[in-house]
Amino acid sequence: MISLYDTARGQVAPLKLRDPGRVSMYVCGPTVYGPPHIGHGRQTLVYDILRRFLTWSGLEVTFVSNVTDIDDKIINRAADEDREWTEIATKCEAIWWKSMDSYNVLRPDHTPHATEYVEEMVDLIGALIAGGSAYVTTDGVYLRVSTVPDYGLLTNQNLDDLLEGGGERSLVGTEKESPADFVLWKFSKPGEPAWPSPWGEGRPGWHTECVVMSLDLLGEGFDLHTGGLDLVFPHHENERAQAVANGQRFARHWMHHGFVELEGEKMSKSLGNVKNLLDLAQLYDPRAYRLLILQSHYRSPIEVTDTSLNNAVAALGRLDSFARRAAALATESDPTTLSEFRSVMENDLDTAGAVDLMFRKVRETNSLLDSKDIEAAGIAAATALEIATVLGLELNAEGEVVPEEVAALVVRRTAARAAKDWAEADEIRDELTTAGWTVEDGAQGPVPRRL
RNA sequence: GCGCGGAUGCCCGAGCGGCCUAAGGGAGCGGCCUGCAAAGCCGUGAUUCGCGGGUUCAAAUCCCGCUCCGCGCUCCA
Repeated sequence: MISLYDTARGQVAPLKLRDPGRVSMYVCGPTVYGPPHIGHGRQTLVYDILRRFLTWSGLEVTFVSNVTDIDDKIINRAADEDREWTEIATKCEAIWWKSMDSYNVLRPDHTPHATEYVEEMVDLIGALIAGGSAYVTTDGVYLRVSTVPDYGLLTNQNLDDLLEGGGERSLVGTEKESPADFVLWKFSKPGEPAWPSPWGEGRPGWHTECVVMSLDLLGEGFDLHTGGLDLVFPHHENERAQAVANGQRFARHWMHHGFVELEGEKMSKSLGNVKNLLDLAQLYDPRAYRLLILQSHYRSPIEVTDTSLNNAVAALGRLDSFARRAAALATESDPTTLSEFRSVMENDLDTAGAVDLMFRKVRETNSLLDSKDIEAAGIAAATALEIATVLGLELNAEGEVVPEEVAALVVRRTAARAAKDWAEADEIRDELTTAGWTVEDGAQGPVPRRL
């Protein structure tokens, strides 16, 4: 079984499943008020890789990722642009999924929306009030954090430490009993979206939706709750607080991934301020970002720069040309390497180690091919290909679509070469270069490739 | 202030007590192949892992101190 760093315990621990053979995981999804940024990209890629791996290793995975479609940020943007908040949410969500598709991120099994769960949230809030863990003020309903005995578990701090913090706490909710208490239900101001509740019309606070939805779709004591490091506090802590206050068993295991850094000058200059995933996919092969993420550990910070992306693009070129050579060799994978791959991945999702293994098999294939050991090459190739697939890297074994002019030039060059007219052949190659193409003279004849 | 995590070759980035005279990718250099290239292959590159102590037969890996850096304690993947 895989071991992962558990934020609650502060150490790497085996993932103990509630139901053997089945994994239930919840990934905090996007608030749909703008285009997805590269941080969202890392998030979805990391958990996509985990999910693919778990599935490959024989587990039945239920993957839930929510969409926060009602939130202050959505309301604010709608107001700024004089549009309907629902329009913002709907459009941004469509863009989100489109972007996910371009990065080859598998769709979740369930994508609950906050607006679909308002009634259930109201029920939970009611129960919390009844149990003495929540109270009503003039602007909303708050959770009384002091009723949660181990509040601060995920940050490894107690309530007093948290209260002494240097952060600026929001002034909203000055009627709160304690600065640490957080809002479960916000009463709406005129013109704002509103749902009915026993305490007054309003909308749910952000931390409530994930508790209700995860518990509803995955049940109490589900296996894995994930998200970015920035969600540890307050979001995840507050989700947990509600479940605990309500006497419910929450996630058994907490997994958080590190940040993407792009503050460096490198980024802003050479990437032209690329911050969102849409732009990144325009400028680079989207697989490059996946490879980049794969090559570092999910908990380490990664700096996304023009250089690192270009490195990945070059590595991808190597993988694609491998895939082309390997296309005709399909055989069976080598079980030894595969089990090595498995144990590497089970070690706190060591994707870098997995990529390592994959590249070694790539080199092995090429090497065996050079020495004409086709059978062994086939096994090595199949192994590398299988690893790539599990990691969600789709290699391109197809040749490119060659425009007629380019094809014609290649034909002319082949003729010149046959006549040993090297000057002519090289001149044609220069013409190809100008047209953005190159030609590789392989054993099976010339292969045109885009530069 | 409290808490969490970093510092590894030209760049990115693994490793977490002996298999490390430190993976893998990118870039460079030398060679093979090629008419010349490209692709591919082979070789080459840190005697050293932020600094200073310590533990150990053995440390990049553990402990103590220090210096820088990132992050959280407020909305955020």
